[in-house]
Formats: sequence, structure tokens, C-alpha cells
Amino acid sequence: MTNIKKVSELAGVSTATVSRTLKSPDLVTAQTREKVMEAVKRAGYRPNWLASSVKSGKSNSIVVLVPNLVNPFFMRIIEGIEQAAQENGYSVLLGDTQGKAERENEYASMVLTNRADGLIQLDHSFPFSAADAELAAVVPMVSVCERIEGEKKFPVIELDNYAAGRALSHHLISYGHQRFGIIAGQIASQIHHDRLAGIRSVLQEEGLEFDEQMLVGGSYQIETGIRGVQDLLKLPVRPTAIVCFNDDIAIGALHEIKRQGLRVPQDISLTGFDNIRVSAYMDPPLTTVDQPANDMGRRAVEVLLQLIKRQPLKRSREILPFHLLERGSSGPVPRQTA
Amino acid sequence: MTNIKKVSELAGVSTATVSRTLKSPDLVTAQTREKVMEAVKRAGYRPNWLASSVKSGKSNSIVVLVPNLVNPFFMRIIEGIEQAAQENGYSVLLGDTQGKAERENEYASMVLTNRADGLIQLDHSFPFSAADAELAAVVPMVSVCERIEGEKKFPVIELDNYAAGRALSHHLISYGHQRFGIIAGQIASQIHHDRLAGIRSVLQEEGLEFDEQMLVGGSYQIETGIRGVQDLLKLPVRPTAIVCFNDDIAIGALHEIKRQGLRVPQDISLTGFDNIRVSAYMDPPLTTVDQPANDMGRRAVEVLLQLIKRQPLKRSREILPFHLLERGSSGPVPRQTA
DNA sequence: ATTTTGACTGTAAACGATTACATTTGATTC
DNA sequence: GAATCAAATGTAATCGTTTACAGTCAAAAT
Repeated sequence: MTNIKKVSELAGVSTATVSRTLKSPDLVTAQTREKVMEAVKRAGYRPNWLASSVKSGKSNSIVVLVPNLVNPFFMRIIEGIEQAAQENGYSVLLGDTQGKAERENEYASMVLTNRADGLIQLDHSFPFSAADAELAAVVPMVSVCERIEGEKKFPVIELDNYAAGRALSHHLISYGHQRFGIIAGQIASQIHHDRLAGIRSVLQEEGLEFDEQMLVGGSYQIETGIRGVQDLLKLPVRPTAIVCFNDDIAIGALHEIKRQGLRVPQDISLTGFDNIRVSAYMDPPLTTVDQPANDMGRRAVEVLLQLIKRQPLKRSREILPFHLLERGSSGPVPRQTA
Repeated sequence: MTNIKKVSELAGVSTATVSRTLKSPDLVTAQTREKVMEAVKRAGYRPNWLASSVKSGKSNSIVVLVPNLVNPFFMRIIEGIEQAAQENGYSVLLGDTQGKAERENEYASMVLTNRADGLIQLDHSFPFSAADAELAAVVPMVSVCERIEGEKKFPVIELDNYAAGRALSHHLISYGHQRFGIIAGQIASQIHHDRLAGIRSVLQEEGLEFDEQMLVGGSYQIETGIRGVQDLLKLPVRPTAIVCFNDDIAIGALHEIKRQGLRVPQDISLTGFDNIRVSAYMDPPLTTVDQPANDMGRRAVEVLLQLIKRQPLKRSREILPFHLLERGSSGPVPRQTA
């Protein structure tokens, strides 16, 4: 290992001078600077990052907790996180928790051991173990999309899911739909409640009943969409429109609806959430709620860095705008069932 | 900051004893163990990971270089990497390079500065800058899918792309196809050459000509598929089957073929690569080459750890098996063009 | 009773950088 | 020419651990 000592000997100066040459070159003469740089080159020296970090007490890393990596929506968020982190000189430790508390604990404790300076949580659970809860109160932590459970309120970057639910409802109602099926993902989360509340509020305003049997789901996966459609189409009175709480579910739903010989949107309208890459290229293209995933990630990093630097936050909750993308998968309610 | 000193004072022992209690408990008496653990708890002490690491000289981190995060195939690999890393006590630093050499340099140099112990490259370029090339010769580095360019041969985990190309060709030829269109991704890579060579070899064996105009492409994206189909269908003699070098391209191609009023597979057969999640739910489901992405990631970590621990490798190139998934997007060649 | 043994613990030197403080150097001022 | 000052450099302490080495002490062996 070539260390600063070796370089200092090669250059015939003290270690302090070498460190100064590299960190703040204007503190040394041009002459020594040259000597030192030459020695650095000759030795192939790169400063040991671990050593600098232990001195500064900062790791310049953040850890990102994500329930899974296959959901393309998460990846867009992480992409934004990664970019913003990199721009600010931070690196990203990837923590795939698979939704398991044990794994969350393990990754979260990285912040307690100085392995990372802060934490971004993409899921809704409080990631620390009960034993660490007290220590966790002061760690810089931000959540994206979901709000973190527990008494203490951590900053959150989220979408206006309530308004999105309302927008979707208005869109479908404008096409004459009155019976909505909903295929949800994780039922326990705040997202779920907000979207559902948004949809319910519009239905109520319009004097429409929501049949609780029309709410199915379980996880944000393609298979949920398939099973969801199977369940919904078994009902005595079928929905004329199905709202899926993400695009993966919608893709599964679309597949199953077509497999049962029905057409989208002529027989059933279908909507998604997230606007993942492939949504626009489905047959028909999916009507969906576009979320500014990249921005959400970027913003999460900015807020987290403020927490890390102990700077005051303007607000502890940021709500980013969505866009309802009306595409081919939603249309007028069919005549015979209207 | 609660450090080991504070704990040692609380417990009335030396720092050495505290360290021993936590690292190798059987070196201390049950009595002191109890005292120390009590003090640890009372102080809310967690050992500083940075300090341990600087002592051991190991960061227990690996950095993964990935050209982009939106490609779901990469994410499956990274998922495998993350799992294997976690199981071995390593953490993963995510390096989204966006294919830019500058970013690759930056991330790659993490290994030179002890920020990471090893490097997994998902792209085909040699990630170090020219200035670092000499130092890089000894860093533990493994590539997945692609082979890293340059004189020095780094271990690689890859698919038998040549055989996959052959398998696809045989599949299509068995359906009577004779004119293949190919929509490729990154032309410069080894993958590209291997697949193409596989396809060419079968065509040659079967006495079929490959029209070089039938090879189009540029990047592994949906849009490439769309433009690719547009180009291919402009040709005076159209292909009866189109081989896409990943599923995203195939999805774009499928979309565009249908948009032009043609049917898959009745008018044109279509195949992909990677078997991404949505492939099976396209209309029609995509015939594609399933790559064991998760395994590739896991295996890459195992090999990398051997390099890090300076253990001898059995082989420097591992080829994992693929499966040709025959689904609805490929079928018999149409009568009139056969 | 003395030595030997082994288990346990403490002291202090690492790891590789950064930096407060001290010292040297050379130029400037009177 | 002595005094003053600023700039450049060196010395050594520091960050929070780990660990080689040295010491202590009680039990076992002679």
C-alpha cells in the first residue's frame, strides 16, 4: 500500500505538506507542489478514503432502502437519487430489503455505525429495530412516496395521491363510468389510503356508490392484476372500469381481460399508476398517472443533505405534481352496461 | 459521539477490553462481559465502522458499474449481486455511469482509494482512466455479460451468446423463415458479435444468405425497436422474422409492427432477449432468450470475492446456460412470402 | 514455599490521513 | 542591522478502532 508517508519521503517533505498539496494546493509553493505531485505520480498514490473519512467523521454515503429492485418505478427514483448524490459528492449504498424487517434493520444500522450519513426509505415501515429506535431519533432519514410509520415524523417526498385518485375518477366518470373496480397493491400503506380516499370522495360527490367487493389486490405485481381481474369479473355486476394502483398490475389486468375475450377500452376501461417505460407501448397504451420519479429521488437527496448538515427545513413534507396521461386504455363506457 | 473510550470509562475497563468483548467475547470473563455490555447499552454505543475499516484496510464494499438503471435486465443482475454481497457481509455501492467514461472513471477510482474492495462492471468498457490504468491492473474486477476491453483479461460471467444466436436461428428456420431482420443494441460490444456470429453460422450451414441491410439498431431501447422496424419494413424485400437483441427493442418493434397494420406472428415473427418481467404478458407474449440474470449477479460476486481474497480462480470465464422460451410472437412463415 | 502456567486485562502502538500549533525562512520595515 | 511579519513547512496530536505486547493474578505443580 502506498501511503502518504511513502510519498512524503519520496518528495523529501513532511506528510503534512503532502496532505496540503493535495487538499489545498495554494498553501504550498509552486516548487514543493511540483515535487510532491511528481512523487505522488511516481508512487501511484491515491489518498485512502477510509482514513480521511474516519478523521472527518463523515462517510459521504447514503443508504437507500428499497423493497425490491424489479419494480421499474423504484429504479427511476433511485436513478434520481443516484444522480443527485453523485452531484453532491455522495455515494449510494443500495439496500434491497425484500420487504423484510430484518434486512431493513441491518441496512438502517449502517447509519448508526458511521457507514452512511443518512437514509432514504422507499417503503413505509420504520426501518430500525426496536432496540435502535432511540438512537434512530436523530438520524437523518427521508422517505419517498410513502410516509414512515411511527410517532416521529420524518420528512417525506410524495405525490398528491388523493388528488391523483380524484383526477382518475373524474376522467373515468367523464366517460360515463359509474362502477369502478380497484386493484390495489400494498393495502397497509398511506399511498393506498390516499388514493382510495380520493376516488371515494369523487364517487360520493357524484352520488355514486362504491361496492366494497370491487376492491381487490395485494401486491404491486403483474400477477396481482391477473388475479384481480379474475376476481372482479366473477362478480354478479361487473365494473366498467378498473383502476390499478400501478402499471405492473395494469399490465397483468390487461393481459387477463384480453385472455377472457374482452376488449380494452371497448368493454372495460383500464388505468394504471407510475407511467413505467413500457406503458406507452402496450396494446392499447395505458392511461396512467405519471409520477416525477426522477425528481422525487433528486429532491429526497436534497432534503436528506439538509438534514445531514443540520440545516433547517422549510417544510417536512413535499408534494410533487402528477400528470394524468390519457391514453388508449380508457374510453367511453359500453352502451349496454351504462 | 459515543465512542469506545466512553464505554470503557462507564464500564471501568480499558478500551481493549471493550473491543474484545464485542469482537471475541470468549476472551473476557463473563463478569466483565456483563459490565461492558451493560455500559454499551447505557451509552447507546455502536462501533464506528469507518474506524474499524481503516484499521483492517478493507471496506467490505463493492462498487457496481451499470450503464443505466432503467433496463430491467440490469436490475435483475444487480439484485443477484446485492443478495450475494449481503450474504457475504459486503455492501453494494451503486454506480450509474450513463455510459459516460468520465463517470466510469470516477466510480472505478473508488477501488483505488479504498472506498471499495472490488468492482463489477456490467458494461464492456475498461472503466479506469488512462492515468489509472497501471494501478488498475491489480484491482479485483469482474464483468458480467460483456467482456471488458483491453489487453488484460478480467474474469467474466456471461451467457453463451453464440449458442443463443444459433438456437434462435434454428427455432426460426424450423418455422420456415429464411430472411431474418436483426435489430441490435450496442454494436461495439462482444455480445453483439457473438450473437450475430451465432446467427450467421446457422444461416451459412443452411445455405441461406444474410442480407447486411437487414441489420439495424443502435441502443437497447424501445425506440430502437420502433425505428428498426420502420427501416426494415422499408426494404424492397422484407424480413419474415425479426430478431431483437433485447426485449425492450422487441417491445418497440412489436408496437410498430402492429401500428403498421401487420400481425405478429402471422405476418412477421419476432424474438427478444432477456425475458424481462413483462415479456410474457405482451400481446402476443414474446419468444425470447431467458438469461439467468440473478445467478449471473450472484456468481459475479462469488468470483469477485475470490479475487479480493487473492484466492486462485478455477476459470476466468464462466458461461451460464440460457433457455429459449418459445412463446406466441414467433410462428410459421406466412404462405405468400415463404 | 517457590515456580510455572494460563487466563485475563491493561498499555500503547499501530492504521492513514488531517490539522492545530510550533518553527523556520525570507522579505520588509524602521 | 535589528525587529517585525507573513508565508511555508514541520512536529505531533488527533479521529475511533484493533491488537501486539506486557503485566497481573490466582491456581496448579513442584
